[in-house]
Amino acid sequence: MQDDFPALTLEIMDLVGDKWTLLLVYTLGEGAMRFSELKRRASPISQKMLTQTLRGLERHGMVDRSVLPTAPPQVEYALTGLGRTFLSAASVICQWTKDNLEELQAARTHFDSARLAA
Amino acid sequence: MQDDFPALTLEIMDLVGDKWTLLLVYTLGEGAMRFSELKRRASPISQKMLTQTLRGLERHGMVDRSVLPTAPPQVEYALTGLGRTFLSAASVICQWTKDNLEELQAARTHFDSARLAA
DNA sequence: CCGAATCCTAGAAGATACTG
DNA sequence: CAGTATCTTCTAGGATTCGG
Repeated sequence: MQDDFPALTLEIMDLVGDKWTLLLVYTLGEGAMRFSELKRRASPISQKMLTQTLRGLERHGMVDRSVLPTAPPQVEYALTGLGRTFLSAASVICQWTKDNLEELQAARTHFDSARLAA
Repeated sequence: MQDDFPALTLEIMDLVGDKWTLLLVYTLGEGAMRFSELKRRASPISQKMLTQTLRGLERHGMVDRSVLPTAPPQVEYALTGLGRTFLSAASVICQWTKDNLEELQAARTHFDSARLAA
C-alpha cells in the first residue's frame, strides 16, 4: 500500500477534509433522519453547510436522499451500505482520539509553554 | 461514545483537518527522515507548508524533532509512540478508501451525470 | 420544510526572497 | 540544510435573503 499514500490521502481529504462531514456521518449513524432533525443534532451547523455537506456525501455514495410525498415536503437522509462501512472505519480513529485525549492535551500544553519561554 | 461525537470530530479535524498532515504521517511511517528527504517524498509540498505541518504534528506529540550536531545542521523527524498508534488507526481509513476506490468513483460519476442532465 | 442564491470575511495555502 | 518572513491568491464557511 505504501506507494498509494499520496493518492489515497488526497482521496481521503476529498471525502472528509471539510468541517462537517465526519460529524454528519456519525450523526446519521444513529439512524435515518430528516433535514431539520439533522440540523438540530449537528448544531451549530448552518443550513447552507448542511445542504452542501449532504450533497457531497450523496455524491460520494455515502448517503441516500429520499423525498417523502407529503405536504410540506419531507426529506429523509440515511447512510448507504458504503456509508456504514465507512463509519466503521472512521470509528477506529474516533476511538483512538478518545483514548488519547489526555496525552494529546498534555503534548499541546507542553509544546505551547516551551514556545512561550522562547 | 455517541455523545462525544461533536467534540471528538472537532478534535480529529484539529489533528488532520489540513491538507498535508495525513500524507506526512504516512510518509514518516516508513521511517525517520530528514527535512529535505521528507520534502522530496511528500512532493509537491512547499517548504512553508512542510515546516508548518511538522510544527503542528510536533505540537500534538505525534512527531519528534531532533537536531543533529553537524555542519551544516541536519534535522531528523520521526513518529513518536503516539504517532505510530495514530498511524495504525488511520491505516484503517486508508485501507477502506483503497478497497472502495472504484465504488466511490462510480458513485461520483453517476451523481455528476445525473446532475448534468438537470 | 427544504433548499438555492448571493454576498462577505477569515484563514489556508502557494510563491518568492532572505538567513544562520 | 533547514528554516523564517512577507506578499498574494484562493476557497471554505458564515450571514442573510428569497423561492417552491
